[in-house]
Amino acid sequence: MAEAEITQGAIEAIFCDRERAAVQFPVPVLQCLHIKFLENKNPGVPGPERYRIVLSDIRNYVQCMLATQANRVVHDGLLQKGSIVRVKQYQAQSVKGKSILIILDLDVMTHLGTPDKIGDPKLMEAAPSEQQQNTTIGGAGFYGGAKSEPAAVHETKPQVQRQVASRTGGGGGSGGHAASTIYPIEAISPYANKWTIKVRVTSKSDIRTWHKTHSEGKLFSVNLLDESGEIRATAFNQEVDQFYDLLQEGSVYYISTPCKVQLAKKQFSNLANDYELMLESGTVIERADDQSSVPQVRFNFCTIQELQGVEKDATVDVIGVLKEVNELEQITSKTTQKPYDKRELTLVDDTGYSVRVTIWGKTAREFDASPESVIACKGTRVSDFGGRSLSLLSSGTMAIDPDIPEAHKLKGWYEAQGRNNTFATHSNLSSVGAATGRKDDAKWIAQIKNENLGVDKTDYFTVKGTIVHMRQENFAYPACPSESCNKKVTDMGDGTWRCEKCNITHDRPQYRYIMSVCISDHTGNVWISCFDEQARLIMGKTADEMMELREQDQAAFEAAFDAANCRKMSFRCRAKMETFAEQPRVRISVWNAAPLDYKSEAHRLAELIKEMSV
DNA sequence: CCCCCCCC
Repeated sequence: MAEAEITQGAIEAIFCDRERAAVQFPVPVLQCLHIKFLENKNPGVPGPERYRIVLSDIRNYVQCMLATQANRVVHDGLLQKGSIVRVKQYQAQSVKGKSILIILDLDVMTHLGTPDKIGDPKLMEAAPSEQQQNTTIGGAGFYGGAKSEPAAVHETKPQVQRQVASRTGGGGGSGGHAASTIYPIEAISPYANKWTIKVRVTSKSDIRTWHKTHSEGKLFSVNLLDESGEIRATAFNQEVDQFYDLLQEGSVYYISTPCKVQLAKKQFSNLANDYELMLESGTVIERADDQSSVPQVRFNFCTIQELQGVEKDATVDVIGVLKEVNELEQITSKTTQKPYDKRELTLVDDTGYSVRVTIWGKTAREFDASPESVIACKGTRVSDFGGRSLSLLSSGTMAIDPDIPEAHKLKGWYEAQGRNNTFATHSNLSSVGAATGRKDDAKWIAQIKNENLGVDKTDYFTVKGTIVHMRQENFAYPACPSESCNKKVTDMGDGTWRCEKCNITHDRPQYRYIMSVCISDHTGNVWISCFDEQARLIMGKTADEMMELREQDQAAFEAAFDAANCRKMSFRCRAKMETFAEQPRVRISVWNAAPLDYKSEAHRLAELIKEMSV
């Protein structure tokens, strides 16, 4: 009989007296009254699958979130409305006057069936102290109040006492964090003010420095994983010195407050967590003796076909069979001039689609998986190049033939039929774009403004237009002639030009273009900025030559501008928010410019027509 | 307090 199994009163105890709850109800048995799948709040950005459930102990019911690792009870069809469950691990939270239980582990007592709602349970109100806090005006009392801290995770599994080396005493010791106080990453929020997590460092960045007008410093960040979720942690300046060597990629640590928890900025976050950690000098980090109990990696795959609906610049995990491996190549970054090693992979999956994945640096150099291996990539950035393509971020990871169900399934599919399939690419679809909402990045000029390119993030696009005007004032600046310096030099007034960066004076500068060009198409006009390489291509002369003309032959100087005017070209552009005179505005820089190739343009149009008429 | 993740 189900009713007899249910631990009546457990819910109130969990929220009002957790010590009593632990003793009296070590494993609460509750009835599931409701299961709701939560829609992804960010369409186009894959997030973890989420379920909200309502659990009752006959006297009370409470809203619960299923931690993602507990989703299996839904997937397996075990958890249904009416089911009786044993809650093996949970986290009680009281947030904004509401009681919420995060369910980290549960069993469905299937032998008890799915009876109708038992009794007439009442909503579990927030604990009295919570209600009181929430009547205070403003957030300070809420954030600062010790009572608003959620109860520690309740683990019903037997725990082995762990040996902890004392960081200060240097010797060994026992104790430290009782295992029962370990929080799941998923329960961390600004509302929790005292916690310890047990996490694996799944990736660690290099130390980076920044120099801006108002600040400079250094930082590094790590991605942390436990069975409940992931979170990024960043250390700045002195905390870099304190923690960089201690935190090793792949190792497991206890990390304890004090530690700042703040909202992760969505546009930069590549992990499925609303929050991120900022390590403080007081943050306690200890390597765990037990390195094996925390998972190694956590994937949230989307299929290759689904990439079509994923927005550009989202971060996703993919898994596929390795169809092609290219040779190692080198490229030079256009922004930093730094060289990068890269390698292109082509992955296919059982949706019938293929996608190109670029891997970088060491991962690219040391890549030696054989074709037809299964490759799982965690943390790839979605680009719209070629319809859809992927680039493995430096914070991402790659696993070859991982021992996970998705990999075995793909292997089986590939052996049975996939090997002989042909695969669709996203570029086939996207080129039809003009009529159907194009996915490629060719834009009319009006679209640049209408689509707010560059406003929220940096956008790249190609625009074809006719040059209608070139600004003659300040078309060039005197640059340092040193190899790849290009910084503006100062006229010292004695015939020499000084470069502050190189700390050298030169006899003459090398002029470089920074030319504003107005281009036009049938939808409008826009000003774009051309730098030296592109402007040289447009003008057919170097900036030095133009400076000389200006000095010696004003008519010839103007004629050179006239000659370049009215050319029709294709411009590869970057639109980015920049600040001029404290006014933010979108600046469009030309990355590449090329005269229109009428033959290939005509060919492209013919292909488009052909695809539309299929 | 960063927020770059590169190239076609």
